[in-house]
Amino acid sequence: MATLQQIAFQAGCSLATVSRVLNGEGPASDEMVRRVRRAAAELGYRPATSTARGTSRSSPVVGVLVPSVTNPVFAASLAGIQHRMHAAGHGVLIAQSNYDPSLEAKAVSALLEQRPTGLILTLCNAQTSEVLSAALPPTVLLNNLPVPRFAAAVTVDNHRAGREITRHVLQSGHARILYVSGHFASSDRARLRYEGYRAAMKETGLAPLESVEIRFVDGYEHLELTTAIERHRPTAIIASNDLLALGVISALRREGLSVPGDVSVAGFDGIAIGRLMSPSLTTMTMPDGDMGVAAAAMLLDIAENASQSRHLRLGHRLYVGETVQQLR
Amino acid sequence: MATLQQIAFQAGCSLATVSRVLNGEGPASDEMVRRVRRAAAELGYRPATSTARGTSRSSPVVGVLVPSVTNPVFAASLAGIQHRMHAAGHGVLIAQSNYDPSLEAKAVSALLEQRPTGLILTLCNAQTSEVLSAALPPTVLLNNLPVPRFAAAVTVDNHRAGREITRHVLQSGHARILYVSGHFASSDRARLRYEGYRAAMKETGLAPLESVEIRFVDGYEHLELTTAIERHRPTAIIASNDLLALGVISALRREGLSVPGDVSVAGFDGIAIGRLMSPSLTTMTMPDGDMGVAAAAMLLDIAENASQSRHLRLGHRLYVGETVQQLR
DNA sequence: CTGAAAGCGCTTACAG
DNA sequence: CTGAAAGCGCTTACAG
Repeated sequence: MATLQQIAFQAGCSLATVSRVLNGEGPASDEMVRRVRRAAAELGYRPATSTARGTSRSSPVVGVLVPSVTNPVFAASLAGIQHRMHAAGHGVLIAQSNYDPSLEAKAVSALLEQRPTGLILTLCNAQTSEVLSAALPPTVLLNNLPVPRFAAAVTVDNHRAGREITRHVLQSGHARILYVSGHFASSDRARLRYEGYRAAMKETGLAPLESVEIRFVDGYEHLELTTAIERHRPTAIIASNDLLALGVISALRREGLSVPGDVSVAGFDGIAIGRLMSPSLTTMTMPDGDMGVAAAAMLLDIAENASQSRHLRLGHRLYVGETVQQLR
Repeated sequence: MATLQQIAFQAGCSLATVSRVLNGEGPASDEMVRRVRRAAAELGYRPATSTARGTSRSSPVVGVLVPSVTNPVFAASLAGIQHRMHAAGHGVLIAQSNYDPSLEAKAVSALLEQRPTGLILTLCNAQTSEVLSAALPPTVLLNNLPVPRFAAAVTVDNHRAGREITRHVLQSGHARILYVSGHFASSDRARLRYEGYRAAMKETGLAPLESVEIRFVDGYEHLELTTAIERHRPTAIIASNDLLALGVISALRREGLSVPGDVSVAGFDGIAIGRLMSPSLTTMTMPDGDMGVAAAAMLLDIAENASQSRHLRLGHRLYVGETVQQLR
């Protein structure tokens, strides 16, 4: 890596002059400017961050870990974080875990190398996360329940959301309700929603079915439901998120089943496309963008004002679309 | 901001000891470790990046600007960039322009404050972009055609894609084809695709219609098409992207029109949901993820090997779905 | 307009 | 185990 000293040598001047030219400060002859710029370019100079007098340290960044930016849910949160952090003059650094706990730990290490002011993390599983316990900067969990190591969190009540949407489906007259889910190991949200489903089934005196876990492979395009459908003959399916619900609907159609004529489908998240499509998707809408904003605000508050860590829970809301049919 | 010196004072030891404790290097008594950690926590210490001996400078980052992370197209590119850059040991810093040229300039400035090794930019308009011309690090345009200031670019041939999908719709027997678009000012992709539409119409001896520009306001959920439909009575609509196409389909249904029974619809991008929905969306599929990977690889090549800037054009592909009806 | 030099916050041999 | 001191790459008064 080239240093100011080397450029100075190449340009035949002093280190101080190089510094001034490159920062566009202080006076410099046109001739000098040309020679210095040229030498810097030739040597491929990239400045190292200086700690010298007066220099305000390079502006602060926060690190954000999400499972996948291509999931609209996390994209929406990310947009919220971005928005709030920019307003506060912070940059936003992102990393993805791809729903893989070991990638997750690596991604956080990479984030840490940038010495962020703080972190906002959506972990596969906050309890068991391998994210190294060494000195972490202030951290807020997003979408994970708080744990002793990470006491600050912004969440929704996924258990209750699961209970409520199951109740909605039950009240529409369904009884054979199947829960189709992403892998629990990589999403405690999916697991909590499933627990909510179980609770609602039990309180109605019905035996909850085992969940069908679907591996996320680059999307849910070729989801296979034949076995599960033949075995359980569900009249309704609750998917652990909207993207998966779309995959389920598509798979049902490939089986020759209509939605909601033959099978009803409901999801979670409230992605925009669910409302645009026809029939529109019944879902539990989550305030993804607001959660991002809230997590960012909380992180700033903790980092700048040394506030206490706390757990903020935002509200969800049922969106009644057209994919759940009223039976009887 | 607390310094090592201040912590040393508070902990009653030397600066050297504090450094060793905080970095977990060298020996230190348990007692010392406790006192130093405590002092560091109390003062809210955050390390400044050091340039001292041996210390490798904090690992490199690149800056990425996209119009919006919530658009699946850019999310896919971003995932590709992320993937490639992580493999190269680079962090990825993101910013959004929200399709606003003046926000764009600010977002790039913010990115620059982090002293990135390079930039990958998707600009509203590369020709007129207000991104300050001051010393930029190596830069690759993504989705914008190269211009003198930015000679490196990864694109698809949007003009040709526009021509080809229009030809496809024409060959299905349509003649009154309307082009519905996002704002041209914020997307030269939309404009180029429209030019392609015009070319295809003209080569068939038809008069192209004026495009209907739709403002992007937090999604395309309440898109208004009544006037345009009454005026032009199109049998087919080409939307400048898939997200917009979904909005168009939804708007047509609100008008009581069926797709593709009454009006055919086609889009651009090939988002996953287009293939999941029913009827599935006819579209020009763009290699968004690959474009991100390619842009990242090109940037690394330019930054590390001082390679020449160049223009890489990846291929698109027609996806024949069910939203374009064969007439006659 | 230019350079010698002090100083920034940090790390790390080298003594003790 | 701990500290005094040299040095990292950089910036910026201060002289000339």
